[in-house]
Amino acid sequence: MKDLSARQQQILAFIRRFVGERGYPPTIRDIVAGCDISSTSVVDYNLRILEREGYLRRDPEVSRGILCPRPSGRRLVPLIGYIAAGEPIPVPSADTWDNLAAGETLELTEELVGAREGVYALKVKGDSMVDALVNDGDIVLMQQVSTANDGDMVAVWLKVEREVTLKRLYREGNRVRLQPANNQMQPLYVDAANVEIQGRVIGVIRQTV
Amino acid sequence: MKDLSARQQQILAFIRRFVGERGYPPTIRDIVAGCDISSTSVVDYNLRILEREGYLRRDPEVSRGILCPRPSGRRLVPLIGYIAAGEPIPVPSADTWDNLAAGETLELTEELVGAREGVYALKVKGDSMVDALVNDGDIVLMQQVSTANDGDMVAVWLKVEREVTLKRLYREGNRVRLQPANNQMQPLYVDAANVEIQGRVIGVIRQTV
DNA sequence: TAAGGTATAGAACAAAAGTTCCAAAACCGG
DNA sequence: CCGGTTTTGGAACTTTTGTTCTATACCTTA
Repeated sequence: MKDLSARQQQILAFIRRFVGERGYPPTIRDIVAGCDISSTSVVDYNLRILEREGYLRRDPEVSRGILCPRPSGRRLVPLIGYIAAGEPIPVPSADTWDNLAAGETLELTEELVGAREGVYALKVKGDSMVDALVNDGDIVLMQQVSTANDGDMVAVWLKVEREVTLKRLYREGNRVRLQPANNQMQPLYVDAANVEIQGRVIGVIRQTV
Repeated sequence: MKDLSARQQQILAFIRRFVGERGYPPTIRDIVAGCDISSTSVVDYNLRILEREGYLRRDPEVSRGILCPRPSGRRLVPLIGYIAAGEPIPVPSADTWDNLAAGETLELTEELVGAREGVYALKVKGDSMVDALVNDGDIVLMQQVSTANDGDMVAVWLKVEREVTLKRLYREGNRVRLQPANNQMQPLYVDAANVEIQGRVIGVIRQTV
C-alpha cells in the first residue's frame, strides 16, 4: 500500500463518515459535494487509486457501489432457546442462520465471536449452573461442533443423569474428566459412553442491569 | 405495526440479505429481480407500506435510499486495567474516552452496552470473585457512577478489609447488605461507612476459548 | 527549458434508478 | 354475485449517477 495523498485520505474519511451516518455508500457526486471537489472525474480518478491500493472495492456500473471494508464486522447470532439442567439444549437447524430476521438475534462483534461459523446463543434458565460460574439469565455463546478437543469448555448431556452441564472436557482412557470453570471445585469423572457433547461454549455474557 | 403480507416479508428479508451480502442497499429493480416481481411499481407500493409501518426508512429520490434500521451500533469501550480483590480498581480519567485509539479497547454493540456514557472495562485477575460468578480472566463492564441505587450490582471497596468485591447493594439503615450474584450464598452485612462505591457493574463477558 | 507523470476541471453521454399513472387482476366480506 | 379494497402489471417519464473524453495546471527531473 502506497501512501495516500491528502485528497485520497479526505475522500476515504468522507466515505466512512457518510456510510456511518446514512447507512449506504455515497455517490460520486456526494463525494464531490462533501469534499469540495469540482468534478466527478477527480473523484473517479482518486477512487481508482484507492481501489488499486486496496483501500476500498467498487462495483462497476452500480450506483453507490463503493465498499469500504468495515474495520470490524458485526455478527448476528441467533438466540435459539434456553439451556437448563434438566433438558437437552435446542439444536440449531440448517436454516437457523439463513433467516436470521425471523427469530430473535443477538448482535455481537467479531471481537467476541471471532470468524467462527455455526455460532448460536442460549439463555440460561435456572441456577443449576452456578458451579460453571453461569447465572440464571446469562447468555451462553455456543458453537455447533461434532467433536471437541481436550480442554474445550463444552455443553455435555449426561445420559444417565439426564442432565446438561457446562464443563471443560478431558478424556482419560475410557472415562472423561469434567472440570468446572470454578477451579476451586472438584472435577467430575464419568464414563465416556455417558457423555454426549452438544456444543462448545465459546463465551458467556451477563448483563446485570 | 400491522401484520405484513407474505410479499412484504419476502421483500424485507431480501433487503436484509442483500445489505448483508453486498454492503449497500438494493435498488427497486434489484428487489424486482430478487423477489420474482414483475414491476417496479409493485415494489414501490410495498415499500411504501413497509415504511409506513415503520419497518424501514426511505430517502426519497436517492438511489438505494432504503434503510433498514440497524438494530444497534458499535461501541468502543476502553479496557483500562485489572480488577482484583486486594486493590482498588483503576479509575477512568477524563480523557479515557477521548483517545480510545491509544489504549486497548473492546468493541461491543449497543445491544450489550446500551446508550450509556462512561462505560469502561476491567479484566479480572485472580479467583477471588467466584462468589460473584466472575472468573479469572473475565471482563467486567463497568459504568462510572458517583452513586448507586438499591439493587444495583456494584464494585465496592471495603475500607477495613482493604478489598474490592462485586455485589448487589441494598442500604438498610446505617449498614449495607451486599448480596452475592450467586443467590445460594449468604449476604454480607457491613457498615455503611465502610463501603466505597467504585462503579456499577453492567455486565460480564467471558471467553472460554 | 522540455518532457512526463500527477492532479484538477468541465462537459457530455449513456445507463441506472426513482417516480407516477392507469388498468387489470385478485381478494374479501356481505 | 356484488362492490369495495388490495395487489399486481406495464409503461413512460424524469432524475440520478457512473463513465469517458479532452483540456489545463502543477510538479519533478533530466
